[in-house]
Amino acid sequence: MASALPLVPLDRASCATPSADALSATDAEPIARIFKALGDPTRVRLISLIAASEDGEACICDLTAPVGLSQPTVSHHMRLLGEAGLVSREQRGRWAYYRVEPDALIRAAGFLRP
Amino acid sequence: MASALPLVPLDRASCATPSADALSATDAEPIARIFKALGDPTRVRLISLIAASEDGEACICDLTAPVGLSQPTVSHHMRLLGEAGLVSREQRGRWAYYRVEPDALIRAAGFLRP
DNA sequence: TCGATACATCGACAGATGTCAATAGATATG
DNA sequence: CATATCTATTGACATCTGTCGATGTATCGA
Repeated sequence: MASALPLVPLDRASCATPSADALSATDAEPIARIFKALGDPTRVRLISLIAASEDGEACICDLTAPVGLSQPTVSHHMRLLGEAGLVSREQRGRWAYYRVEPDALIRAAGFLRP
Repeated sequence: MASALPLVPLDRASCATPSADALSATDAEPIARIFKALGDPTRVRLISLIAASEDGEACICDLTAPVGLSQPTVSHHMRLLGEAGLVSREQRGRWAYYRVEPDALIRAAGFLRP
């Protein structure tokens, strides 16, 4: 299938070519992109902050102080998270509200166990 | 607890300080380090190749051809995966056999759902 | 012992990444 | 309209990262 990291080798009878069930370069790239977005401490904290916030959403101005970084930097990180599909963005008035996309996290977790 | 990305806000009665359950910078770093190791297509493929191999282990020479990279580069990636705790290394004769550490992957998945 | 094999390390290099200050765009408020 | 506020974009910079060739180290076989 090669849709997930095959933690447990799939049951195959007398496979000729080894690594037949391993991920192709094409399949590995979107998976790596998601983990790459999660591969920065600041972004991990941002996701955590949003998920732990009162209504499950947060605007940039709520996030800058907790992570101790400039507003452009936080905005930059949120864009990366958005491009990875890990958060969604909704503009309401002057504020941009970000929410965690639970499905994306669950999907990412699915790559780690068969 | 702040031991996982709090996908679902923890049940807390009238929390004064917002983001009390969010991850601290110290807690976020080791988590990000694991995802960072998974954030490269080549490393995703290497893990996949090892897990899909016959005996659940592979040496460097088994991996260079499938990923199409030089031996030093593959060795470099394997070191990063090892430092992240995602694979283990065992020297047997001239060969270095790498195995996926399932617990590490499961633990990583645990960070993604509460 | 000598050569071959498997792997790691080193040095180098282009490109990506995280960060900020400055600026621009959009929206609410007076 | 004018001003303040919130966010995104731009440009710049130091650092990190992925990659390779060359070299070093250890082990096996003849």
